Amino acid sequence: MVTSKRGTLSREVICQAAITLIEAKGVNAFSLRAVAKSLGVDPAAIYRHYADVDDLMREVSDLALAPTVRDFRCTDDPRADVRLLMTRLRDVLLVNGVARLSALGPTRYPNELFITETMLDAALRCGLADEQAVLAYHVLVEYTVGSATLDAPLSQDPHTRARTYDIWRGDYAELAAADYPVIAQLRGLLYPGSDVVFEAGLDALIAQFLH
Amino acid sequence: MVTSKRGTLSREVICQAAITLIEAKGVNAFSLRAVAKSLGVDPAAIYRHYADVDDLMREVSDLALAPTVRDFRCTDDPRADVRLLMTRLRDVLLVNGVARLSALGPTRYPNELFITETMLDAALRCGLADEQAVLAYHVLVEYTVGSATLDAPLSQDPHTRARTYDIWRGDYAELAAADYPVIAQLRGLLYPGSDVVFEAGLDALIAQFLH
DNA sequence: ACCTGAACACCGTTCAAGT
DNA sequence: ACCTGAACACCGTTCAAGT
Repeated sequence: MVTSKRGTLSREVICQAAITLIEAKGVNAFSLRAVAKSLGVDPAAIYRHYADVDDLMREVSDLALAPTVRDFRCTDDPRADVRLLMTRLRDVLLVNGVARLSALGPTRYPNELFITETMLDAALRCGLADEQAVLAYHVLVEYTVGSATLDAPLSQDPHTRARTYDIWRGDYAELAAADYPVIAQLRGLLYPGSDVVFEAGLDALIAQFLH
Repeated sequence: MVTSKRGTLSREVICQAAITLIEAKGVNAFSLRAVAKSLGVDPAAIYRHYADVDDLMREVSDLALAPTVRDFRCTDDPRADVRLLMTRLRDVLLVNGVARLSALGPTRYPNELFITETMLDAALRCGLADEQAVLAYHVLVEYTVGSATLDAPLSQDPHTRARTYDIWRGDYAELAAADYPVIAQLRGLLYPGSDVVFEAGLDALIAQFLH
């Protein structure tokens, strides 16, 4: 006989099940029904704790940022702090494709708030005026999250990823050089790798915004 | 009696129906079944012309770029060319939220190829070496498309959009200033508007990469 | 060759019913 | 108060059947 399941559910239990599911099967395995199933619970039960699936996703996406935030300590070099924090943020968004969940706007949960506070503080420590600090913060986060969102669908496995770039580079070989002369000239150099591209842009933005 | 529908379908007809659907009801109304329905055709019929829904989306997303490409002419100022092209690309991705379709990797359709060719050419005209031209191209496109992807879910209506920022700014008012002192200090300045943020980052990247 | 129709395995969400 | 079960309106995709 099955005992009652009243009280077995909570936001914390649901979120943890979602994180476990994503870590095991990737972000595409995430759905409200899949989370309920992994808990052995009816899908409708989730609605006692979250308004809808977006509401759940927002909290899960913040929890997924924990590895970025845990153990992060500022140094006396604010530019290095920004660089490390944005690099780590990108990394964690790429793991299991979590970036897909972060396209819902700000969550206002603790890990996001820590990043915001740290970024704004670092910008001020660089000597920026308030308006400039805010602008630098927005641009850097937009660049980092946006870049991760585009890269997340790619395989995390380095070998598979390199093959993807090979294929994309190869696509250009089929074009008529007369139609696209510059692509034809440069196609061997395209897709140097998304890490290289991301860091080039990040360093450029830091150089430009943080003096 | 219904006449046979053999031959009524083609990639062009299907894509045009998809574009019309998206322009009428927004990108969230797009689905393979919705496109089929708007054509008065069985969903399975689409599979004679496209491998799957992603295959269809890739071609639709390139067609949606047409307004950016049509009538675009390079000038003798390559930096201005890059700035205008990226600004227009962002605009067209934000219209009807088309950016959501562009997160599937490169399409290799004509409008995308035009943008790639134009960007690489402009980078070379700035006097960049081949490797640097490729890097500048990747960073600028990643920033522009990434930024649009994050902004696309926001309402296009300026008033609704401003209200959204008001709400997001207001969220910070509920935080304890002791926990987040810098946010508390700067919260009135946050969310200056995504156009302002985007252009600040774009100009920074142009300044840094295109000398 | 091209389209239809039915079927399958999924979604998010609502609402009346149980305990 | 909390969870279940059934239902609704969607998805993408496959496959046998019609013409």
